[in-house]
Amino acid sequence: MTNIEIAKILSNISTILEIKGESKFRVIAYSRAAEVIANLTKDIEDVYKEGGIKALEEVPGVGVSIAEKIEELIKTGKMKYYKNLTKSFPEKMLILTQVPGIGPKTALVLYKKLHIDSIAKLQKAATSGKIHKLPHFKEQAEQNILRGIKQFGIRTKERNRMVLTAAGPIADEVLAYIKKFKEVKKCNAVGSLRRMKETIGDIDVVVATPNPKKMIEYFAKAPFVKNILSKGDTKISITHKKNVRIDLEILPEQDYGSLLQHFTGSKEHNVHLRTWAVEHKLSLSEYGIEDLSRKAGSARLARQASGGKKRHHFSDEKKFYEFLGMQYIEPELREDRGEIESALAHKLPRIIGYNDLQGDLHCHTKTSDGTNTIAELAQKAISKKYKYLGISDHTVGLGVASGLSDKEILKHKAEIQKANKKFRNLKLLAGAEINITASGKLDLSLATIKKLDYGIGSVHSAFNQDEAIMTRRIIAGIKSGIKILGHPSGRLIGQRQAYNVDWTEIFKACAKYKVALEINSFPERLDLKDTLIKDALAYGCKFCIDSDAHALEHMDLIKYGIATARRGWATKADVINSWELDKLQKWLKL
DNA sequence: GCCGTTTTCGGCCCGACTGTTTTCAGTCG
Repeated sequence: MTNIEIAKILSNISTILEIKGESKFRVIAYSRAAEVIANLTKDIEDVYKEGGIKALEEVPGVGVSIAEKIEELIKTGKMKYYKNLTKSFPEKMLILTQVPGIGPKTALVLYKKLHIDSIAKLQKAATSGKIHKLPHFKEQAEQNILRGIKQFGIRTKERNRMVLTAAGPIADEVLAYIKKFKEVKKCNAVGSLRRMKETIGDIDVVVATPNPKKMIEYFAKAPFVKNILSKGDTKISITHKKNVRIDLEILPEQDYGSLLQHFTGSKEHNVHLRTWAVEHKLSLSEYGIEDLSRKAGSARLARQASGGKKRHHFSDEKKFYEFLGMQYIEPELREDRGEIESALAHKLPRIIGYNDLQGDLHCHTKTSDGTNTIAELAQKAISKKYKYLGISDHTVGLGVASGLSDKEILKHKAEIQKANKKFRNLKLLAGAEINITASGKLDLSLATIKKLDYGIGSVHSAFNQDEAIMTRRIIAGIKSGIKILGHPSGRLIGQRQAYNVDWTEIFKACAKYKVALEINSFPERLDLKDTLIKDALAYGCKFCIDSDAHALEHMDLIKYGIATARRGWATKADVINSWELDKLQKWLKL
């Protein structure tokens, strides 16, 4: 059973318990366990195989009870507890809670009173006016349900989230409009966009202005507004014409730091931070930090008693973290993956910066499937202030990309060397993107590779091999003379799953044979991904952040690769193309 | 149901907006 399948069941349990009105803490416990397991980079089955039920309990959010249930799932493929729950609340009806505006309580009423267990039935009931006849429902509620169904449809159709680069231009348009409002002091895109998450759901924006009400009215009239979802004194949510939800939150400038912090998230980061704060008699919110220590007893009692509360205001986000005794936490790290503990211990790594790369080692020219010449790529590299640029065209095995044979690659190398003489402040390196064939062989001879500056090895075929075979194949490639493993997981976000591989073995091999894992910057790839980068670091792996450019403008996508490296906690020392040329060349030498 | 440099028991993040009702529950981020 996969992590996703197990997480799905735990998440369903959480939803059913919530509908049943059980203790919300039990609800949260199942939902947290589901979240953690869905994001685990290791197979939970392997965790169990290696360490038994005790190892399951080591997983954060998993205790005795949930561990037993997971064990039962792994052993038998079934879970009695879940089966019993679905007797009274069938899996089918849970879809109702996915409609915006419908929560567990509403879903329960609709299911019990009107036997609604599908979107189609919901739509029918709402349009035929059955819902507003229920107690506590009126016409408005019915209209909201219909609107929710529409939104649900859009979300499902567009697979809910878009890649990072699709959200950027929309956010820019929104920010440009906001800046035209005279009384705006500061504004930022926040949320997952600021954290540079690989996919974006909603776009979140914050604004500092002394006049929130006017700002809200101004924003509600923006030309890109399709409809208004909610509108209050400090917040407004709209749907953009491109069917993206935009949330805007506004506070005075004196609170801008805590506002930024709050709205940047992630939710998990903020929940953990606030839980930690409560343990230390502090209460955090977008309005600042409140001191609860004046009253002994539980945090809640203290909160209730602190009528004349003492609130600290933060116009600067850094000061917010400093007040808590923490290092400043970069937005890319705020995913509750240990950053809070590290910040408290002042042991956060100094992650690589957006201007730290000295070159790009993966780009293609016209000679294979790129659109530009060596000279054009070189000029672009110079404009990006790079010190070196590696040209790495495809090898012969990739017929669709006009891959080059041994002989052609060497001819290409001569051309690269010739071009090199024209550029004083840029060193061109001759590489190749070599196929790791289904059997694990490279489709370029070792003798040829040795004549190049380096080789990138990539999987471009037979993606569906099973885990053992794929792992053996890639490790064979790693041992055969490559220095970089190209787009290591092969995933295409929203289009193609990653190959099945045993990452522990791959990371060990990369560290042992000194092969860097590529962080490919294409927005659909971002491969290796953030969580696996963090895992690989523990094995002492190095990385190479590349654009994989097939056209000049692709070279500018590199910032997304850097963002991914940052989200994976990589430092400059971990990234080979942030090094000086001579250090890099020494490292590339076979 | 989970979890622990204040706790193995007694806690568990914070606040805004909406609809329906007139003080609040439900939903959301």
